[in-house]
Amino acid sequence: MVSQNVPQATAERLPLYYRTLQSLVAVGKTRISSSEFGDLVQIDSTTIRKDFSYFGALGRKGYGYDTQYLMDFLRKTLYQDELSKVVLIGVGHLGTALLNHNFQKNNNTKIVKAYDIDPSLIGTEVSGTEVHAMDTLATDDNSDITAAILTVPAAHAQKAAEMALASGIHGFLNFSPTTLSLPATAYVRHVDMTVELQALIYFLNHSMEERNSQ
Amino acid sequence: MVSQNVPQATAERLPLYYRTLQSLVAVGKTRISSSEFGDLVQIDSTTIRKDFSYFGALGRKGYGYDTQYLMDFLRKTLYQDELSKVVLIGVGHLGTALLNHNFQKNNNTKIVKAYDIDPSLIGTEVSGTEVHAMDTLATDDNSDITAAILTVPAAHAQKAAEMALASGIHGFLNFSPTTLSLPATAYVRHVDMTVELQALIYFLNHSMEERNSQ
DNA sequence: AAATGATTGTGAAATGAGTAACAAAAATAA
DNA sequence: TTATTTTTGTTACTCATTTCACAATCATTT
Repeated sequence: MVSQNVPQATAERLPLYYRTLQSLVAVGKTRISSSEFGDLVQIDSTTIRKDFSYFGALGRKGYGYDTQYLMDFLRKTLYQDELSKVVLIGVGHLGTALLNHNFQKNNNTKIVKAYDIDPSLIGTEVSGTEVHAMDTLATDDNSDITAAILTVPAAHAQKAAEMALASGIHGFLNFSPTTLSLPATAYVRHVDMTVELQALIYFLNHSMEERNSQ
Repeated sequence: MVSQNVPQATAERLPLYYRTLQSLVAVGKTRISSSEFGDLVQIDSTTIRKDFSYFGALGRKGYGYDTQYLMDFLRKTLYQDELSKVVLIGVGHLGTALLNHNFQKNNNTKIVKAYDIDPSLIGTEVSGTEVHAMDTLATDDNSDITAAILTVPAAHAQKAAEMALASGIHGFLNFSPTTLSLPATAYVRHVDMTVELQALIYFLNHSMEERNSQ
């Protein structure tokens, strides 16, 4: 097995690589060099070669990388070809947007159900996803669920996360502007759009010269 | 003037500090030590002291930090006490969610108008924000606008960004799963929820031991 | 088949970020 | 007032990440 000495920074770039390769394959591009790929994703070509090198020799010298092969390899690495099931908690505007966005298109990831407290939503389908009652969350068996997407108001985020954890979910993608405090068995990623916007404005105000995001 | 030798990593944490301080002030807490603050935001206290130290001596030894003073200082640093005007491009589900979320509550940031192509939306208000026709974007004078939030489908993101740039906007918060290629005068931050979720799942699959996100 | 050019993979160097340790200073207690 | 405790600001260190530089290798051209 590969893994485990792959740096965090590299691991975080893999999804971007994967998504970009999908586009390349889709438009019929069969090979690409690290520098061309780097221009595309706006990451230095050396960084790209080094990232790939953690998984062995994926390219061919003097040729570049086979897009299809590399894409397949990354898919296996990222998802081990299994479908990852995800639940969404909080079918508000943001939650609905995510249900529509619908992850399963490109990835091996699917939102299999949603939870909400609103009685008028419970039992209905939103973008093809069934909405369950929040009450049932803590007692449901969600041990086959990889992660929960939290799109509830800040005030309810902590409680919702605890209920999800009780149901057997250990991964969280938290969109609420709150810090969750959960036991070490949980793994949380925080996406705060307010923070993102503020950071953007800070960089603009302090006119970071040639700095490139992401 | 301060700035310019503030590390990127520090700058990215400032909005989080600011938001947390707002909560503290709101509940009447007048002073806080770096370690208590660190527990709150889940960042090492040394990192916090070091972050603040880039802006001079903001605390008092043996006492800690004055929450109100620190909050005011950060507000000035982040926004220089000016209201930052922002536009939103693409009033779909995600765009609507952001309009509702409404940034102006806590920050000196306001979405002043939105753009969309849908004739049934143009001229209406969504969550109190007027929707303008996409056609008018490129020719509008938006030189007083700090940033554009891009929530259009991937296929339209590049064109929309170019039009916004033409109207005088230089900062972009891009929610579309596409890499924008814009001149160096533009500054782009990319928020890709697909990537975030994929990264989360990767870390879960490769069970990163005690790692903490954010 | 040989020569040329392209491009990878990688060790070494440089940069950047996070952590530990502690002196200096202020607050608080005696 | 004096002693003790708290807590900052900062220097030095460690660890992680990025960039550089280039040999090795393969593709392509002649």
